[in-house]
Amino acid sequence: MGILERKIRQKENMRTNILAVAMQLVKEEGWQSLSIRKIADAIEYSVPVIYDHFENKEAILFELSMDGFRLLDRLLEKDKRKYADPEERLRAHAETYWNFAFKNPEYYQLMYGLGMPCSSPGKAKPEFNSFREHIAEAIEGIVKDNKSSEDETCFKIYAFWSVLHGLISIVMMRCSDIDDSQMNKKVMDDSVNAFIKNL
Amino acid sequence: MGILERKIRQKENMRTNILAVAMQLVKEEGWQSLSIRKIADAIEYSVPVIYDHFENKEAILFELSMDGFRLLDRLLEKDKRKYADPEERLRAHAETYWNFAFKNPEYYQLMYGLGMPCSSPGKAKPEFNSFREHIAEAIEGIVKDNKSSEDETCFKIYAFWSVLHGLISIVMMRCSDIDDSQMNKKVMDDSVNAFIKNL
DNA sequence: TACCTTTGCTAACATCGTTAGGTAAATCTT
DNA sequence: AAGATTTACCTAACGATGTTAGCAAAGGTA
Repeated sequence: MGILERKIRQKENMRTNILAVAMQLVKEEGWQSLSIRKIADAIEYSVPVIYDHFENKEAILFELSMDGFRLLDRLLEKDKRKYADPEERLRAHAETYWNFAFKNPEYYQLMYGLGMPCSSPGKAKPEFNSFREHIAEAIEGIVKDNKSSEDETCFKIYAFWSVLHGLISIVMMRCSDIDDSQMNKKVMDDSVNAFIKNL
Repeated sequence: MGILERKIRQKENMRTNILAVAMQLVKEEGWQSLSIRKIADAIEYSVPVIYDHFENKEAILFELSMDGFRLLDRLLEKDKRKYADPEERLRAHAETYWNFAFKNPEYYQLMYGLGMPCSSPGKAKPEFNSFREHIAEAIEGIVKDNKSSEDETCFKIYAFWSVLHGLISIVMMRCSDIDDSQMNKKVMDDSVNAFIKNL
């Protein structure tokens, strides 16, 4: 009988609905004002129902951050299929990362704890922060003919990631006084160019 | 009569005491668990007294972040007096910035909104985020003989800041899998070297 | 002594995350 | 179909949060 299946389906529906509604609220009002009660209102159920599907609020944020990592990963995989040349691919990854951050600032903030009580850092990483692995692959592809040591290569990977993340953070948190997004992107392009030239 | 002076002095004392106690609590238990009531307990006054000295909690955090900026600024000024050569000075600034971040992670987190509801971003900047100006001076000193445009120089400044801030953020939020602090510092040194070579 | 300003407190409000405990409906068992 | 049981869901509370209204006492002024 399909009753059990229906129930499982309903339960899953509720779960994804909670996540969707939470994300919706976040996009409308920001992370700071997301509350369990608002989610409950939005899904038209009472508060405790949410705790049947998630252990606590942090678990919801965690799941949403995973969604963010998954989305980013999908985009990076697309780059990988599109660009065989490691240098082109690395440039594409940088562009993708940058665009992801500014098209989905809520995700980016949650994933890397920008301006909010961090939810994920130190937990979601190993399995889901695939950005490092993606750029690692590209960078290794570029330097494989050099005599660079393993350590040096590892350093380069973090250096590359750092420029991107640092610049995104500074811009996103309005620590920069450049408010022209074209300009900001040029800073990134410049840095990426300099970085690649120096590999 | 000195009564008024004494009162002003007492009022100021209370204010600085609140800030000191708040910072103390933060160092002991982290930003997340700082509350007005805990501050009130610690200064042995009732809660509303705090609101005689600060408009709200954010104002306290803001003031503390200013302390952070001031402390960092003092250290950078010391570099400036110590190193006349712009390249040496830039290296010193990088080292100072890095050390400041990891010796005072609470300040750094507050100043740049790492893993907490941001307090300052977009407000304290113009007057107090002097780091950009300090490295700007050093970088301009290095490139002044070149034919670099003003825009290019500006880009370099943000690029430099970005590597530092990005790497610090990644390490501080445990997004990196390098947990050897010597190693992390080497990544920074590498990046700084590459950056300077490319100026 | 009568008045007023300052100083500090108690007690409350609204909101938050979280949970205990109950009710009614849906399902399973016989 | 009727009774037993599990499930789905809700109301109401607990404790903690930031914040504020309103009062009492203390101290200076007239």
